[in-house]
Amino acid sequence: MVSLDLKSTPSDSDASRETKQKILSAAKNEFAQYGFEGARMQRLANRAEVPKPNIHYHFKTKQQLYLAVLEQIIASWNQAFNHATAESDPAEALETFVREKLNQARFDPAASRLFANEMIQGAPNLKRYLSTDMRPWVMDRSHVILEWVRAKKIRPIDPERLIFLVWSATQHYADFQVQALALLNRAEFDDSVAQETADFLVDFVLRGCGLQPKNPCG
Amino acid sequence: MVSLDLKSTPSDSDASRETKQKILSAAKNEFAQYGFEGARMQRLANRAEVPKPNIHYHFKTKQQLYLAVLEQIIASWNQAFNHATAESDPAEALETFVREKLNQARFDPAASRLFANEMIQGAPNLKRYLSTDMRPWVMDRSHVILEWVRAKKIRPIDPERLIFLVWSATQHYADFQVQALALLNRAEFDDSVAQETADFLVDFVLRGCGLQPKNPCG
DNA sequence: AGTTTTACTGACCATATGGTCAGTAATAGT
DNA sequence: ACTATTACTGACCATATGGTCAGTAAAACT
Repeated sequence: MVSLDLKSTPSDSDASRETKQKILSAAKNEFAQYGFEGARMQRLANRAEVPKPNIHYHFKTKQQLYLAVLEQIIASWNQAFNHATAESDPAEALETFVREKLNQARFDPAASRLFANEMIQGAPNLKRYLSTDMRPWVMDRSHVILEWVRAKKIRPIDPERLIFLVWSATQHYADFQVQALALLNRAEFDDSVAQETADFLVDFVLRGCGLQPKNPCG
Repeated sequence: MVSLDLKSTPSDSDASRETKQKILSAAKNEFAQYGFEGARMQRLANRAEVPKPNIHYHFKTKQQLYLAVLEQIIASWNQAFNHATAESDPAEALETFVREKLNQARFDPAASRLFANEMIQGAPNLKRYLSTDMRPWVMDRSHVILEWVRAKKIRPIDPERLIFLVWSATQHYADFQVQALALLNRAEFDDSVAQETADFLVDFVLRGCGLQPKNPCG
């Protein structure tokens, strides 16, 4: 197995990094389900299948572990939503964004839920991130949308609210998966549910932006 | 002759009921912010400004208190969203629903957040409610929307997904108030933010349903 | 090989937690 | 006024909690 040296702390061995990752993954799920205060180190250790002190060997405190998880989530999101440019076709770009975001919600709901928990508590650990990282990202995306408006590619629309709407509608499927499935009367978030959801949202968003959906179908 | 009996337990005095309500209100906020496991009885007691044992006098356990809070929230929601009928004007009815829901999110965000927390944990206490109370409500609302479709008042649309979209988009403003304000670059959820949000959402939803918004204002 | 550093662990600790209990204050009933 | 019931509370308890520590196992280095 080749080591790619993705880590900032090069002192870790492969084995150590594996354990660390197991802990981070278990932590993501534990924190996502119970929030920071509700999370239990012992339960987390059980999930990770390591003795509790081993966690404290790799991460000094609960708080530090929590921050490490948050950091990892944000890093992965930062890469995922930066495709569209002012030259892109709005319909296509919006569709990509909706489907991408929905996939995130579907395949990593824990990340989304952890984020939600942090927000509900007033973002005590993310306040800085919201203004230093996320806000610029939103401004950048907003700029693209505004260019579309200026070029008359879409109707005049508040870009930040559009982003926020798509964000909320997609994220909701991760955070409220139980509710979604109960109300849609489905057993699980499988391919068909995912695709119907994506199609519906894409269609709805495009219409909201005054664009004709590709498949009028009716 | 029987006098009005609004209470389920008639044995409570006025003073007792007042204390009970103070506790319930504090509990709603505590549970909303920290979730069931993260909530602390002592912190909750401080919020309610009563000694901790007094809580246990009125509510036997943390779990029972939590359920009492949930019950109260659901009861208040059950009354709030049942206005529209098949004969209503869709545009008007949808607008009312969006604005009503947004007001709930704005003036009682704790209720919304508590609900979100419960969902994120997999709705351990609400699974029954989701199928016994909420599902029928959704079906009833869906029926109204389907009648609109049949009468060609709105374009063909999946009613459950429409409900879910409005639900998520509005609820998000309660659950993610910090994020919303950070991204919109506003200091607080005041009248102007609320109205702009409502206007945007109403407009967007109506377009999504293929209806012309009242104020094109372009 | 031996030695040093890193990775891990069972046993333990101080404190915080949900909850109890014996007793007091307040109200209601007579 | 006396009694009974309800409302409340300071002190306390068993247990769970985040975290430590002394020691062991396993690599890494020489």
